[in-house]
Amino acid sequence: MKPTHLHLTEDCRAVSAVLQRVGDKWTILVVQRLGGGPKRFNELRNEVGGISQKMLTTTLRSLERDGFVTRTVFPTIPPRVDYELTDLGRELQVPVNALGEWARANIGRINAAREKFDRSIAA
Amino acid sequence: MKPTHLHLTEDCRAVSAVLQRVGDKWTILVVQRLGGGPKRFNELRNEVGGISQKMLTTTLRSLERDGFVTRTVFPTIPPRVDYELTDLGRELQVPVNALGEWARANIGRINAAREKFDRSIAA
DNA sequence: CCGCATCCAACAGGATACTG
DNA sequence: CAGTATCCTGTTGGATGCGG
Repeated sequence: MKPTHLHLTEDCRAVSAVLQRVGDKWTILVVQRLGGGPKRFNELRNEVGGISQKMLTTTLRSLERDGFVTRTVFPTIPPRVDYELTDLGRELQVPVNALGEWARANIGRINAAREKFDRSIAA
Repeated sequence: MKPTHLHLTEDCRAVSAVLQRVGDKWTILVVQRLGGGPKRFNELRNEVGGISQKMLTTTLRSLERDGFVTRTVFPTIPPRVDYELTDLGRELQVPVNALGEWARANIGRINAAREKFDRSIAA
C-alpha cells in the first residue's frame, strides 16, 4: 500500500473528470449566480449574460443530474421554475472558490508568461 | 467598493477561464505526473496512458505558454526533452489538489445523484 | 526520440423557430 | 415563461505519415 497522501492514476481520472465537468463554458458562471439563493430561469439568463437559452437549459440539466442543483416547477400560468443549489452544490463551491481565488491572484503571472512566450515565438 | 470577499462577474470570468484551461482532457493528468519531478516526453506519454502524441505535444505547449512548465532540450542524438513544473505550476497544484480531494470524497454522491436522475427519466 | 502536418470524426455550442 | 427541436459552425482530439 502506498501512503494515502499520494493519490495516483485511479483517482486522478476522477479529478480530471470533475474538472472537465466544472470546466465547461457556463457551469461555473451559473453556479456562482446560484450562490446567492434560488433563481428563476430567465433571471439566471439575464444575470449570467451572453448565454443562449439552449446552453442554459443544458447546463442546468447537467447540474441537476449531478445533484448540484434542484429544479422546482410552480404550475402557474405563466410557468415558473426555480433553480437552487443543493448541499452538494454549495460544498462544491468551497474548492472551486479556492481555485478561483488562486486564479484571481495569479492571472497576471499567467498573462505575463503568455506574452513572453508569444514574443519569443515571433522571433 | 464592494466587500472583498464577494467576487462578482468581472472576476468570475477569469475563474471560468482558468477552469476551462485546466479542465481540458489531459492537462491535469500531465501536471499530476510532473508533480514527481522532471520527465521526458515519452516517459510522460507512457505514464499518462491513452494520450496521443499530438495531444501531449499540444498540452505541453499550452502549459509552457502559460508558464506552468519549462521545456529543456538536450541537443543529443537521439534528442532528449525534459519537462518540469515551474513555481507557478507547483502553486497551481495546491488548489487543484484541493478540488481533487473534494472530487475523490464526493464522487460517490455524484454518481448516486446521476443514477437517481437517470432512473427518474426512464420512468 | 521528439514533434510537426494532415486528414477526419465527434462534439460543443450558437441562432432561429416553434410549443404548452 | 420556460422550455424543445432543428440546423449549422467552430473546435477538440484521435490516427496516420513524414522529418530533424
